[in-house]
Amino acid sequence: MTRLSFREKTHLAREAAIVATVKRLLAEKGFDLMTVDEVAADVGIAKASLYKHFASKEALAAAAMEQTMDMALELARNEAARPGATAIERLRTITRWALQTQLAGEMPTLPAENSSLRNALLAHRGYMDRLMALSDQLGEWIVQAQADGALDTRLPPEAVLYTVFARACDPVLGFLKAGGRYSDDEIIDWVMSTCFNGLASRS
Amino acid sequence: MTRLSFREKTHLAREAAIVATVKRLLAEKGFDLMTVDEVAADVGIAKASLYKHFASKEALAAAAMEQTMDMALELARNEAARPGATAIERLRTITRWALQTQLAGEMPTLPAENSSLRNALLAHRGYMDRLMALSDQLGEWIVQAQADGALDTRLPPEAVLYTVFARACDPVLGFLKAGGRYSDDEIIDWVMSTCFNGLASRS
DNA sequence: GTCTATAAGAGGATAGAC
DNA sequence: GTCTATCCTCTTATAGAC
Repeated sequence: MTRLSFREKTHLAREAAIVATVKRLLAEKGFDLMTVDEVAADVGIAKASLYKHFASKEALAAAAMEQTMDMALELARNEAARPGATAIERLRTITRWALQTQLAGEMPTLPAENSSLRNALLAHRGYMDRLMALSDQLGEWIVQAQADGALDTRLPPEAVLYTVFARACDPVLGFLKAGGRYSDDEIIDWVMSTCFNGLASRS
Repeated sequence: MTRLSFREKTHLAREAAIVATVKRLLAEKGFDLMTVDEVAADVGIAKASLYKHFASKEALAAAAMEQTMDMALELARNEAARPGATAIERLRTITRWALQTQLAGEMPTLPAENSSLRNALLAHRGYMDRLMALSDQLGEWIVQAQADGALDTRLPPEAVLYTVFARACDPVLGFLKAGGRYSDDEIIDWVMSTCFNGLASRS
């Protein structure tokens, strides 16, 4: 552990504050509707100062996405090390975490195809590397869960992987929360159920 | 049927061409990334002329969404009139149509919470009325399908409704299509399966 | 109703002093 | 590294001639 000077510590603290704000704003309004002015105002610094830390709006978003990926990767490593858990249980744990994070307003954004952020992120090595690493880990569990007979073997692993990723930005959570009649736990249980068990009854 | 003058017919034809372009562009890039210049250029008229037909970019998008809603409503009416079909079969038919439409690049847009289009549409009576009508019809089928024991009765009908709507803008379709290894029919079958049967195997 | 030209404003990014 | 002030581009929308 390198010792940091006071200057370095405040620098890192400021960057952490910026990233935290960006994550929240991305979750709230998405990349296109989030403005750099807004980020600067929220953090409480001038816009020009913001640009000393991050080269562009895209870099700002990429930092937020990288941090979220790091959280997912850490959770995945913990799951992988947890003894006695089955592959589908590990998949369910990660999925539930993603739903909780989104419902808490801390899941940066939608990886939708037509998102301008998506194109920006494709150029960011740090984000892409993390995405690949997470995909590899989830892919392993998916194949294992299919071998265990726990996941539908007629689905290509790719389809399962994309479905899990897509649930992290599923608008259903927001719709149900907007109604205001249900608790977060209920909402998450229902979406987990539709994801893994489907809408149709299991008789 | 009122007879239309030549002038009126060309007027309507032009508006139809505009709406068709808007639907395609909304599907391609979303509301924020679609520009009015682009729409005008694609239709082949000047932007000022476009504004003689539609008062704003929001009105443009609303017209596209209304037309899509009309298509869904017509399909729903046909389904309701189809004898011998069960409620869950009707739900599956509508869902499959939505997936096909999205995969064909003709599903205007994402009703995501943080979409700026969403806020714009809330003010458009024509769109909201159609949305309500469609929701009512689907809601009836959902309640019936639960009574039939075909849909999971532990899910509130609302959750099922939102899930069906959300599938119409599910990024999974685009992800799988981008891979290029699967046919549209395969992709739709898999997403239909994950939607109604879930990821877990049914033993 | 169609066009050209332009207003009006938002928002990303930077210059230059401190 | 932080600030104020400004630049510049893109985009929505409109003015005004025909």
